[in-house]
Amino acid sequence: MDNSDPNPEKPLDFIRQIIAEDIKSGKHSAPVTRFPPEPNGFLHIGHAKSICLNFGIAQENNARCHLRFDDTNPSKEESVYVAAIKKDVQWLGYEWGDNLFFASDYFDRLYDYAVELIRLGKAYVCCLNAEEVREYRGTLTEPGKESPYRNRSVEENLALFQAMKEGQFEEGSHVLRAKIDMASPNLNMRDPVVYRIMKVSHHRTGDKWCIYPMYDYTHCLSDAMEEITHSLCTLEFEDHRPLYNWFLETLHTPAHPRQIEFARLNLTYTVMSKRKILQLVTGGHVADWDDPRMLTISGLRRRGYTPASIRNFCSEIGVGKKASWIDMGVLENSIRSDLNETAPRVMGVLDPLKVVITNYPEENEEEVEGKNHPQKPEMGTRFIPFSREIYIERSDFMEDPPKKFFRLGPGREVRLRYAYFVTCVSVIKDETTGVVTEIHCTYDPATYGGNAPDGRKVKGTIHWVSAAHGLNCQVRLYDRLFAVENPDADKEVDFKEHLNPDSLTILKDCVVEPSLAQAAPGSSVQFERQGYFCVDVEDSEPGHPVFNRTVGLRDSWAKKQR
RNA sequence: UGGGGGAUGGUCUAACGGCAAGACAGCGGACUCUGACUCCGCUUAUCGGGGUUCGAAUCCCUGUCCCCCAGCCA
Repeated sequence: MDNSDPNPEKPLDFIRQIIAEDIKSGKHSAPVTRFPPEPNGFLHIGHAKSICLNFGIAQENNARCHLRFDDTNPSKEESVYVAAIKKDVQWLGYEWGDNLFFASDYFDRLYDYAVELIRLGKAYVCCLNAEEVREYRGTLTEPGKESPYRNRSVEENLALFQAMKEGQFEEGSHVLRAKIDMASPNLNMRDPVVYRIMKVSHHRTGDKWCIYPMYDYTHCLSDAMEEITHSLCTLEFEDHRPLYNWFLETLHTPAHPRQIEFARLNLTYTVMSKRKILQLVTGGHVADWDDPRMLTISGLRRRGYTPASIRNFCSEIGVGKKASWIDMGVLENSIRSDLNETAPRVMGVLDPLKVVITNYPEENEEEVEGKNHPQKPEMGTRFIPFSREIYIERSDFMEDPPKKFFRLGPGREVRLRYAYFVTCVSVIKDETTGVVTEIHCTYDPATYGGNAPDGRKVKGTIHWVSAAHGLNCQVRLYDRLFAVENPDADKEVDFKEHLNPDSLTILKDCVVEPSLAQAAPGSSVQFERQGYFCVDVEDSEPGHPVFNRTVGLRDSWAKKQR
């Protein structure tokens, strides 16, 4: 991929400033970052922000960024997620090279460090159960109480910890805790749990272990072992930083990475927590993790978003410390501007209305030449079949149009894009329902190609597809998954209550230019005057593409109508 | 109510003691064989109160509001 900063003029965010200072001062010769997902679900747009930050910093500095799976809780983690996450990071355009790690790779060393902690008198095996631990922890305003097991001897702790490891105890009966300060105003420092017993198979270590280290303990040590310089995480870990530092200082690790926190991404009209996304999948509210309505990386990919558009979006929104809400429109804008540059233009009719050109010879057919991109002649042209019967968009005809309607209506003349001027001469309706079923037009043969030799102008140009040559296909229109800006806002109402019932519209009778029969799965086109669509990778068959609408074109006419 | 953070137009980000800037959205216009794109113009902001200073979004004091934390999740 293109390694250059997409926005060289953009001022440095506060994290990049810190890194630049650390390089300038000689503290580090180069930054080393890491992206540390837990393999318990698919990556989403919020992760993309972190990926672009961590891998972006590495790229800009010709340095490395590690991909590290934070797999310390086997009850939630699966290999299938590891594979999906790797695919998504790569698809976004980033490479970790040799720097692929798993926290589970460190289980032995982590165990040794825990033994060290015990020897230092800084950790103890606690026999309080989970509920008791909670009670002893105190509250936000009251200090906690020390565990009765807090002052066991080093020898006893060593023996007990080994017995934990050997599986001699039941889940929940014992934990290893750091001995810090039960009166600390920071709850994370009130003797946090370091190891817990879990008799669960791990997706990589199998049944080797029945005790697993906690995040706070694992993360800082993993960072240190990998010699990460800047450990970037989201704001909710600010309170954990003292603990992060405590472990590193207490254990005298060879490196002491600096944790820096930034604001996580919030987007309107969606939910961002993995827990909730999982509910949408398991509850059948969406087809799967890669449902095009989902803001997972895989969903965005299937929807037709490009890696560049996501990277640009992440660059656009910046990195700061204030909890912010980005409007969904910003994301949509980023894919529109990318596809505007690259997507070939074609004509496709989503809601067909038949037009018979009565003065066009029945046996005739011909081809007209269309540009694949109006501003990029290098993208070439194509020939589009034209004949006596065509389809136009139903919304491009009105029997009784308002003043500013530039499209087809009785007696009105419009241009069929790249073809001819046509004038509506009559309207055929279903006698019982009154619905327009067909319209009859005449064409002006002199306007072949779309220009009138007499210089007369038409206000409207509409798209069309020859009825005899068009390719029938399915098109799926996607709208926002939620009907409200913040589905999480109301604590009393489940977020799923706010699902948008019209988030998916399947159109089965669409007809598109025959050239699209060969469109490659995953490729994007612009249906002129409609929007950007991609060929679905799952449901398309050779010769029978299925299109997903990535995003509509801006539509100032529709806006005016409201 | 303890601790940790944060407050700049509708939204996001910049300005690091010296003309409050950019993007998105919105509004108006130009152009147009896409009511697209592009271009031009416009509206809208430093949380409040004090202080330091020739000069404050920036430094100090004070108040207010918002977010996070009481998993053997990450």
